[in-house]
Amino acid sequence: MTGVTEDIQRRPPTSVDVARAAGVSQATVSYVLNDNPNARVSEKTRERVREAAERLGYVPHASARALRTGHSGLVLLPLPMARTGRLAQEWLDALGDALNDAGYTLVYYGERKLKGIAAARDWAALRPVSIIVDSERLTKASVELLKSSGTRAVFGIGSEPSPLVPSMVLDHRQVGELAARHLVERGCRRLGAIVPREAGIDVMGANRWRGVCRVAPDAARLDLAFSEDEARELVAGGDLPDGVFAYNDEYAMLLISALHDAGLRVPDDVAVVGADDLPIASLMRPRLTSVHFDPTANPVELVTLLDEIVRGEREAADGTVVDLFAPRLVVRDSA
Amino acid sequence: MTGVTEDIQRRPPTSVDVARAAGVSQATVSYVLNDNPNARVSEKTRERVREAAERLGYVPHASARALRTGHSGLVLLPLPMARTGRLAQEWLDALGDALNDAGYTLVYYGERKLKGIAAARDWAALRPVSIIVDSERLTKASVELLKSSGTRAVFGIGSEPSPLVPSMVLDHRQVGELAARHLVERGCRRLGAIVPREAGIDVMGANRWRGVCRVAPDAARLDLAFSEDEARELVAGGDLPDGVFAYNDEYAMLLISALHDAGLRVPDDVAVVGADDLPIASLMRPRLTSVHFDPTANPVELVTLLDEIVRGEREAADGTVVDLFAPRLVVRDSA
DNA sequence: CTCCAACGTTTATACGTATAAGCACTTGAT
DNA sequence: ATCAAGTGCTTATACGTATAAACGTTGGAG
Repeated sequence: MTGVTEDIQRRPPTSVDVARAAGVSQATVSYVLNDNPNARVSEKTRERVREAAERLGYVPHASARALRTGHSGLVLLPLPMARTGRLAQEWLDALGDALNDAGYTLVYYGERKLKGIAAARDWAALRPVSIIVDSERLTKASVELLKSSGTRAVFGIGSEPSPLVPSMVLDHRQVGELAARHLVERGCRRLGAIVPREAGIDVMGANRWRGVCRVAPDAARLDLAFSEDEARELVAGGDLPDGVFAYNDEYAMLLISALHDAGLRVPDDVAVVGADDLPIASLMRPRLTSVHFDPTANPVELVTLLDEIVRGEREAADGTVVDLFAPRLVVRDSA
Repeated sequence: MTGVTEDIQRRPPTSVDVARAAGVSQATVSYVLNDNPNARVSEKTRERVREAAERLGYVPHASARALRTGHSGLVLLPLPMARTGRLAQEWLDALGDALNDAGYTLVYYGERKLKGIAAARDWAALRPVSIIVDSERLTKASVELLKSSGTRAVFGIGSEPSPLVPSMVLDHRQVGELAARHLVERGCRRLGAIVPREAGIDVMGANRWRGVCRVAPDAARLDLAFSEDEARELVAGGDLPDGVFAYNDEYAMLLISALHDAGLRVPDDVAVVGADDLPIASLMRPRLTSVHFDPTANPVELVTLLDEIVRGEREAADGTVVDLFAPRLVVRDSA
């Protein structure tokens, strides 16, 4: 109705559009906007290009760039959001910031259904430059697939170091060991450790229990779901150890509440140690003794390592292990 | 040293490689692997292509595909991991699954430094097909930029409906209102609400307080950092309301612990209501009355909506509001 | 025997970018 | 004046994919 130019498809402006607007070639636009040090462009032209890009609202097309350069600059983190604890999340956010500063982009890629090699294929499709993933999800075949599809740095993350790739580790046995040693020093005769029945955390629970066993080989394994009924039953069953590592602070609270209801005193009858050192730990009565986690791996240093591997300046040995958190006991009143 | 074929660059196989291996053209490979219904390929050839792709470990190049088709199939979620609560995270994971089923890919894009239009540019570079982002981060200019760069469905998420785009909302005033109404019905004369001083959640705190004010216009605003010292001071200051909405369960525990230390009884002297209904709520003594959140927005339905908007089958009115969670009071002993 | 339609496949092209290579022109040294 | 060495740009190309269009065969109808 109005004009002829109206019906022009309004698609996002490309570097060609910017070039046309600035009266230069597309190559010049690319040189200027990427500050390519090998290119020689006069300051006057640079200004014209930048102005045109700004005016048109030019945004480079990440896919096109990735296709051309061969890598996407993406660091993939295929973890479900809900599973990781708050501490780990804050650490991961810090990692994301550090990666940003180094020119990478951390992508939490929240996909869970695909298993084994199919999952690896899915990750590889994005041509990430690096990937940080649960050690258990990595097989020899999937690592090979990733590497051959251009992923330079594959990291595992989990309780155990991976034999396949460098890995970031939190050894849960140490956690149990730390708690158990304190309980023994405190004078406890029989130890026990709660192992949660909830899927997802049961593995960590079992590892922490094994750590307790390293100190007290005859420690009791107390399998428990997070429910008041089960806790009551456990306490009513009698024959309870006089020192219990309760897996974490929430389970500790569950246990202590059941003990109180049964008329038992903490720590006199049963000493209890939690883990995570949540803000509520020092609010409980008795105040909860808990395993605190100090982040040890500096995200910035980790990014440096990653960057070196990506650039090929360093070949990471498969056995490289980065400790994520150092467990430390905070002694209060419950044990 | 050994052979001549050794030094061939081992780059990820492309559809051309698959074509060569199967003795067909690259186009045929594309037709087969994408099950393109407009193409006619004999079953025998299909089989050959699939076999070759499998054997070579072919993985399609997402960037190349995105460049060709014009969209990446990505749904961007630029949220820091640490900020959202566990409930929200589980919901978001469910959303991710639903999106997967519909052929999209949810990407938690954890970048925080960029502000305003610069952030929008950063998002747009990935050419996402849709984006779900804090309502406060969206300006008129950034929405325009996103849309003009090909993002079909822009959603806001937050406490308030966005005037610019359809939004997913959890109205925190309702939360405060719900708690306050219960306290009043219970017989409390003077109400108060804790507003956390921690950055990031202070806004939600203020909104919940406003909700309390809708029921009790003269309600006291109790600004509080999460520290036992501050809580003690607050209680020692005297002149405390006889009914307090404590923002959430953790703050409730902080407050109750301070009240106990000061010799005050809950709920007789001061009634306390929490929120989030954490597992520990029913373990506290007295058992904590808390606002529970029921997820109301079905992720599958939301994905359907998103898909329709993306396909252009439906134009979402800017005012469209999707309620995320319905608050509901769980009455126990603390109020 | 011819012509047409259906079938199965190939050829050609474009998406937006980065960069190697080339080209015209200027400058200073010889 | 001549050449070498810059300087400031442009031209050309490739990355890997999806798909429109073209193409050669085959079978059957006329």
